[in-house]
Amino acid sequence: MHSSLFAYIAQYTQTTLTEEEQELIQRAFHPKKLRKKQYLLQEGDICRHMGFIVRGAMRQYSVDDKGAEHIVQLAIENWWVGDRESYLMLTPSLYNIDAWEDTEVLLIEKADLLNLYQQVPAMMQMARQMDDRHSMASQRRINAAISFSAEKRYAEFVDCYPEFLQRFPQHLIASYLGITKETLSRIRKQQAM
Amino acid sequence: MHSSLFAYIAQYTQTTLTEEEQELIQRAFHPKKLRKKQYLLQEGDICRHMGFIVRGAMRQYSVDDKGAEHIVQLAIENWWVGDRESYLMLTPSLYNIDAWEDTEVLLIEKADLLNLYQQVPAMMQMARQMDDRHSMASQRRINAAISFSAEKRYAEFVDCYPEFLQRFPQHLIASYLGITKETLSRIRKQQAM
DNA sequence: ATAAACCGTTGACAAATGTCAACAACCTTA
DNA sequence: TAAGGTTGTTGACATTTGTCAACGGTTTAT
Repeated sequence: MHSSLFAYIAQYTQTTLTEEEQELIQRAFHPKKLRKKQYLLQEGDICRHMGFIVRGAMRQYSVDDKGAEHIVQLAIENWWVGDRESYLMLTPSLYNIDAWEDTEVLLIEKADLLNLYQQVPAMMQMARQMDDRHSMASQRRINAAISFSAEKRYAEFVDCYPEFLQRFPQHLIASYLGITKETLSRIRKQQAM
Repeated sequence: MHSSLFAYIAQYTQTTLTEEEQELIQRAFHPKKLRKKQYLLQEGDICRHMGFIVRGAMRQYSVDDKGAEHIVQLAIENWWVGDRESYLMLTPSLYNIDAWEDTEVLLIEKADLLNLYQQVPAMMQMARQMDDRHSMASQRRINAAISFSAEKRYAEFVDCYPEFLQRFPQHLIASYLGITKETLSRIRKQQAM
């Protein structure tokens, strides 16, 4: 079950892991199976693990005063999930994370991850690159949010995450883009014509 | 001129820098004075430095097809500026960065920064914490963009960055929030009544 | 097998926000 | 000092987007 994680690390560090390193990693991560709709994190909880998705699909979202959900992140195989702010500051999370499909994740606790960084240099490299990619993606999303029309935001989304179109229904994608499902439906209709 | 940077590093690492470390840092950073409106980075350039603001105020923004500017980041003393994506990937930047007031920055090149990380452990710690803070702030801004009304986004901004209200005019703050200056003016009017 | 939930679409309408033009007050700067 | 830019405000109007209700087609659960 850990092999996709090993492949992921190798891909981002251009190195191969030794047997021993693989052992250490396997001991640090705990596999967990989630049924569709099962929570990994609920608003108010402290996020004590980061999760690597081996199989399945998940979403991270906030819920507003009116009970409406707003998708902060969508994630499938080879994506990481978790609320960084809660994880780093040990504060109650503002978000929910749950499984959109039946999902297998590898969970790691903060202390174990910090240990791994010391024991497996490739792990540290990988984390660094993950952070870089995350910060670049965040910057682009912020720029899109303040300067693109809904139509352009959707076009960019289709371009960047074509797999997501197959895995998540339109109303989740609409929410991710900050618009309603009706508006997305109309944008798609216009573009088809 | 570097003393505010030393203080900044000390604050984030809870350590004091040795004389030798201060020397190394001083050699790695290059002070630069910018006049109001002077560019530090222009769209299409590759961002080869990160900058630490010692005195002054700057902004980072994109320009859309119609020539309108959209503020991606505002920054004052003790803030870092630079386009991470261009800096990390060596790709042409999508953004402009310029001085809003006469400004003094300390610039550091990528290679020098990587060296410093090796030579001054506190520097690495600081960078790590900077990245963490950046990623938490980005997450919050994304969540605000997709789930808050303009009014609530402004309220949050006032709460988080009260100094910015004194340093930047309303039309820049409006742009940062993803709305027009007219809309912000009306929001403020309503709140005052 | 049946009921219930989910998904996407559409129409009518409401609300939020943008656009454009004008204005006054204030700075800059030549 | 005069001219020109900047800043913030307001009004009238246009556009975008949201809200609500309804519908048919699917999938899911019992």
